[in-house]
Amino acid sequence: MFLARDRWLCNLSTMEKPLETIIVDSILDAIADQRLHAGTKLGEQALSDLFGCNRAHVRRALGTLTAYHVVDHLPNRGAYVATPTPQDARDVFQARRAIETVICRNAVRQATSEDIAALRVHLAQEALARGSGDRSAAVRLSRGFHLLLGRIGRNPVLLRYLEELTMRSSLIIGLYATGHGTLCADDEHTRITDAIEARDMDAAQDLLDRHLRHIEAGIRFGDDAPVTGALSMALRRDAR
Amino acid sequence: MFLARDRWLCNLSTMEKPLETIIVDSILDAIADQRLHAGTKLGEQALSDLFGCNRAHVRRALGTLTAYHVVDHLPNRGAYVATPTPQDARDVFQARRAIETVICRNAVRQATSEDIAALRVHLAQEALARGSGDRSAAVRLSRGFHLLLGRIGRNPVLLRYLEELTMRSSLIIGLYATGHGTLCADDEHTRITDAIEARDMDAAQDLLDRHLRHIEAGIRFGDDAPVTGALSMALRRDAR
DNA sequence: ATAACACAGATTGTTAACAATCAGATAATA
DNA sequence: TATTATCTGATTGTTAACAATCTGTGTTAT
Repeated sequence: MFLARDRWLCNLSTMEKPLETIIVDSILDAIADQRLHAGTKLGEQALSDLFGCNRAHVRRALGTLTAYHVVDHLPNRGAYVATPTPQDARDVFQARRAIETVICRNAVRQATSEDIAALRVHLAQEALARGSGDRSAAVRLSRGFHLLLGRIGRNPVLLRYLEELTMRSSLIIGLYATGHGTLCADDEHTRITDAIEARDMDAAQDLLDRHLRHIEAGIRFGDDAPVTGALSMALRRDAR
Repeated sequence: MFLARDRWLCNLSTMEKPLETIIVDSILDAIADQRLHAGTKLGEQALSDLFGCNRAHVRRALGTLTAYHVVDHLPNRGAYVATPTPQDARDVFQARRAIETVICRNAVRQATSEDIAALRVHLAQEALARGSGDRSAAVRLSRGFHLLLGRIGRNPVLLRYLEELTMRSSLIIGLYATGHGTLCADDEHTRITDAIEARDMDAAQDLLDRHLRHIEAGIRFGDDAPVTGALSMALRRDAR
């Protein structure tokens, strides 16, 4: 029993992640960095070879990614990076507003000085990335800000939903972003942080709500037709 | 291609559910009906025998239930019906308020007359169950009301979260409910329906928020210590 | 020439056997 | 008697082989 505990601690110290987690996180990161774009096939054999592991592990990883609605699983035809429709995008952003406003209020209530400091550090990183014009880093760090806020809110249930929603948002932004409008969010993050530090709950909530609406407005979906998804599917095929 | 489409429609008509879904729904129903109580072990072999299927299917079903946070999966030790802590309960109900208030506003905006009629039918069923004193039916129908509202809201993202949260709520109520306070919610459902029919968005949202707070208040968690979980675990062992 | 058909390669889904791990019982020792 | 060590049965985790399905290509008939 003590032996088992020692081994567990040892595992923690050496950071031996379960294999499935590594696969999931790798794919998630690739999607967030927009190196994996919507519609690309995620073959089981290809992934097994890539990660040097059994196909069963890949299969489970794809299962959890499907549960996250980040990949679509077509029976007997394989797993593909999901291509959210404009309606999906609207639903996701409405859910984000519902969840993140509450997270924000929690954050105002519970943020410690260390939390504020962490936010400031993150803001500095964001400014750096924006200065160097690294788009994928900017997207990833932007997501990171919201996740950091979620952790400060200290509601694991809401945090888990936020993780999923921000992931899907990265996909959506990669599909539909107009180019500007998603990168100029830096000072909004700063103002939200200021409001949290000032313990102004209503201001923080309002700023976050506007921030999310702003991101959503920077996305071009005029109608409900998921033409883009079908097109990207076709392109993927033609490009072989 | 047309052949495949025909077969797909055929599958829809004959309602051939995938095996995994059957297992998941069965366990979920059993938990909602409180026939499976928190802490009971869900052995793979036992479930395979019960459903007359392969262990791999059971394994996947348990995987999705774990993703729902309805069962806890201990590596090399099996799957158990989750025992939510009081803090879990608070987090779940805060998430419900965040999500269901938005769902409610959507429902007020988009409810058709058929939707209202469906709500009325459901209310009648609830009244019937309350009259006959069938507790498990009451809990299930209460959940059904909220899910119906979620469907009327027409945001699949929020609906999916609601499904998970109401499921966890059933578990929580089964663990911590005081006996009364959870069953007297019938007229609150009626008043919410009235507000929706009257297209009074603010009133509906307010009534739903109070309703959820009322349910939460009917739960006895004084402190953060998850004694109940540990105790039920011990009881499970002693009872063999 | 076009459309339906059939075949081949590849990919996914399923199954059962094997390996590793854990809980409980028994025995040994202080 | 209480504690520790070991052993056994049972349960979970992993792997590879087998079966079913799909996509793309080539053929044939109209």
